[in-house]
Amino acid sequence: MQIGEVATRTGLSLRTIRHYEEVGLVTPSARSQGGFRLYTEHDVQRLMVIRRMKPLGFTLDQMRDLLAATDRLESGETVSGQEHARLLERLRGFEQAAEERVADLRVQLARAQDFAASLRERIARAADLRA
Amino acid sequence: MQIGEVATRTGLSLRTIRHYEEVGLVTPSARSQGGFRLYTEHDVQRLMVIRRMKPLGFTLDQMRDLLAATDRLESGETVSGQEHARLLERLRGFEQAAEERVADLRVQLARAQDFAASLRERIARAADLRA
DNA sequence: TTGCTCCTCACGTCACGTGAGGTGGC
DNA sequence: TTGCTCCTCACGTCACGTGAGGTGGC
Repeated sequence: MQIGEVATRTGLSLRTIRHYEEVGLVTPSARSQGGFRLYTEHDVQRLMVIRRMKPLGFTLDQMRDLLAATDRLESGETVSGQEHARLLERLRGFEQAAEERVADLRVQLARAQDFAASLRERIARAADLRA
Repeated sequence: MQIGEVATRTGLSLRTIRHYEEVGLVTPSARSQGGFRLYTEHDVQRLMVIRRMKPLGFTLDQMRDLLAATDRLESGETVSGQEHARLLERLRGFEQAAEERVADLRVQLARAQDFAASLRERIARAADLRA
């Protein structure tokens, strides 16, 4: 799959996808002879995960860490008990942060609705004043 | 009121408040002899409005335009019928955009919750595997 | 050969963050 | 005089946007 199709499927811009590669978030599984980036279904899934994470306000670096941890845990390779515990701890940290950010998003949403409502009111009043 | 108190009351950073002044969003009503910025209650209210607008993703320039329009409409000064209509049209545009962005925020929130849930699941499964 | 898709620089932008070095005011 | 608050540059940062100039592949 070329980058254009990936872009339409994920809703991300070409530049964004390339940027994610620049910072080591998602590297295309292959390149064509001419140097075109080639993505697999798995790559697209990874981009979708990132897209879901975006509203949580994590930095790209944090996302890289998180993806590295889940990749490691689900790689099927044997992981020492100590490393497993370390990875789990890390994920729990992210999970906590995610919950907090979700709560935060709710506040933002409420604020935005608040603002939209007050804007509607102002418009109605201003229109009234003329009627 | 000095900038520090304004910062704690609005939850904005000193730099952010100064930045809003740089771009012409909120200018302190006065300065002390020594050059300290002095804000009135009205200034603080304006900053709160901006804070409520932030999650809507408007640029600072757009916010300036919006505030200018509402200020003009609610200034008490006589405004020609034509200008009044123009201002109202402008506000309606912002209102539309705001509604769209609220809908958008809901999608983002859903996505974020989605992600948090899948993260919880991954953790549970990873912990299970070891148990 | 023509188009459309893709490539790599590399500078620009938006909304601030972060010092550096200096001064105001109770 | 001592602290704490504030001041103005001015460069840095994060996540991309936006050309410029060039090439791949059906």
